[in-house]
Amino acid sequence: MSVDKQSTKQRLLDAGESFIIESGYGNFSFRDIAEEVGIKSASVHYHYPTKGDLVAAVMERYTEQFAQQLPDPMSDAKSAIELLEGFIAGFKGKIVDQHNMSLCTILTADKPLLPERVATELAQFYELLLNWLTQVFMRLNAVDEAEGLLLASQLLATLHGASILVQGTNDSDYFDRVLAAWRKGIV
Amino acid sequence: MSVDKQSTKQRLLDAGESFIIESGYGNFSFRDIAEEVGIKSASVHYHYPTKGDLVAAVMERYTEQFAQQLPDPMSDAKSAIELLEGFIAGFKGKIVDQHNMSLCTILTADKPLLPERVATELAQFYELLLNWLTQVFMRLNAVDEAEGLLLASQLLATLHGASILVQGTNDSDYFDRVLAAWRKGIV
DNA sequence: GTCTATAATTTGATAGAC
DNA sequence: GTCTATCAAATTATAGAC
Repeated sequence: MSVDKQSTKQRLLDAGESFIIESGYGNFSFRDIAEEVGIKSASVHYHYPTKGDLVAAVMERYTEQFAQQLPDPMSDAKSAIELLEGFIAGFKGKIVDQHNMSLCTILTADKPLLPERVATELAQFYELLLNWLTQVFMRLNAVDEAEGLLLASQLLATLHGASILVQGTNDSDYFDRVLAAWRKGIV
Repeated sequence: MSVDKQSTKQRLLDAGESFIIESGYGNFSFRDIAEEVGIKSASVHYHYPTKGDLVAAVMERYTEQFAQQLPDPMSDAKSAIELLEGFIAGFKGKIVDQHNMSLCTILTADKPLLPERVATELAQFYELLLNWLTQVFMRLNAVDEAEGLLLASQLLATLHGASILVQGTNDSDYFDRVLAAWRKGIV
């Protein structure tokens, strides 16, 4: 009934996610996190003993939230093309509107620094996205799974690559340019 | 006549480039660089007073070398399609064979940390690649510059995105999957 | 759960001898 | 050009009081 006050753990994960997106895995400290949340760094260690524990929890929550928010690819009221455009729009929101890169893009670039279990969670996140997109493409084009995976891989690469072009050139127009060219290929 | 011994500066740039690719901008130290080259960190500061100076020099050399190695897009003995496949093969060599991400992908992910002048050099590097690819696509498809830029943007995004999928999933097969789907669109 | 205090290490950078 | 020596600051992490 009452609006729950966010737990300290939730706020630590929020802060951690923001800092990773802005600075990568290796470029923020427990003090940065603590300051953002309004406690001391020793208290952060109480909730997440090591930095690896914190980032693993961030990635875990991110995957769960993403999975929950994806519609069923086969039985949704939306058409396959609407599902794809929804996925693309969600990505564009982060990249262009929020001027961010996605959490998984940043963590992938930092992969050699990641604790093993975070790298594993990252790979599982990509599998989740690719499975979902594969099913949507199978439905869209009535193709088999191998062909659906090709198309899924290309779209996911296109989106991640678009975010790199936007960030690297500092010109957000590249997002629509990249997707316009992609759309000509699939229509 | 004799083989020149590599200057200390050259070797510092080599080490810097390797460390950036492996660890990003913020996750290696002057001591790491010094150890790799076999001198002390104070001596690194003699050549490059600050870390920004070092990374700017790495990026500058990278852009120069890349520019020098690109064939003339219009008057080369190779066909447009051969030029594209050469470009793709060069990228694949880094990503798949050397199990690396490209220097510019990593620096783009770290962009909020970069000194202003490094971010500027990074943007110029992307412009260089996009200009070259645009000319090749104009030649390939006899399209105007705007259309050539669309195709150039898509290929560059596809390649960068493919490198992220390969690194993130730890499965290098994704490189060929992504490019197979891309080729179906342009042939 | 949060704090103060602190240990042990690493960082970017400088001064000055050779 | 390279070294030794050093600094001030920041880092991850822990111990123990409240």
